[in-house]
Amino acid sequence: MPELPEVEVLRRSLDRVLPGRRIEGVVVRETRLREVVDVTALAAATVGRTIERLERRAKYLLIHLEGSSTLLVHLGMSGRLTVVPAEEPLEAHEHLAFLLGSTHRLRFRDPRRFGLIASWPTGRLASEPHLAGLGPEPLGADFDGQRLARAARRRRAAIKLVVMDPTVVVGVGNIYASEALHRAGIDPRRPANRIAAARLERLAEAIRSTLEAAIEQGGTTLSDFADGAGNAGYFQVALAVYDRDGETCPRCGGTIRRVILGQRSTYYCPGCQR
DNA sequence: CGGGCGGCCTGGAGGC
DNA sequence: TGCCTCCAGGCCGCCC
Repeated sequence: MPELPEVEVLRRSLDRVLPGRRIEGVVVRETRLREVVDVTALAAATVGRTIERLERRAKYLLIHLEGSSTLLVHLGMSGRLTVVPAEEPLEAHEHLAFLLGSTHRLRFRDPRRFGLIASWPTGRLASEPHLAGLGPEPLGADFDGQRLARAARRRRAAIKLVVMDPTVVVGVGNIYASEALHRAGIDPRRPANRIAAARLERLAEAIRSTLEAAIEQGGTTLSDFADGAGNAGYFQVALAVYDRDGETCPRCGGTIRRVILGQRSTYYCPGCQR
């Protein structure tokens, strides 16, 4: 489900309701997520603490708590994090919930269990195993065409795989990689080291503008993405190529094709992507 | 180090 | 109606 725009939309929605709330308890019904949840450590880091603010790093949601403790949440492919009334019945695959006072709970639901829940001292997040080694934020100041060009120069893999490599730039998953390459007019299969600097400049800009547009539209809901209040996104109607095999390219009128790169479906228009 | 691949899970869609 | 296969937005670890 979630790439950078969806996690950012989730962050913004939860940031309107969570700060100031106190975590009164944590209920864990299934510990086997992407990693086994350390219930003791999680409870020690969260219970009795007030939520201060929410941050996003790559596709990780960082919930900062008072007392220098941070909760890390990753949605994997099918994760959902929502605030629901306390009396709301348990959902299937609701593996974990944080009790917010006596009136609400923060529900984590994840059928495929590729998600992740962990905690880490706030001051030492730079050394948190999942966050250390991540590349620049695509919407931040330290990502641009030059940075992308430096990474592309020593890679002969397809440009789409390079753009999806989180050590190069974070947050770009399978949907937005296809969309950004279409926006930039670059064939996703093209070896990264055979693309001119000016075109990589254009690609960096396309990544940025695609992600920003998606955030503005509330993210992409293909099947199940929702923000913290359960609202779906709208960017799916603006997707130019993703999941549109055989349809007409909105820019040149060509026919969109689907190919496999790195075992992932990849969509592009042979008419206007070279 | 780069690059290719399999695996982790469940559910939904489509074919027969 | 079932049963089967394929596919899915992420990420990691293994191998060469």
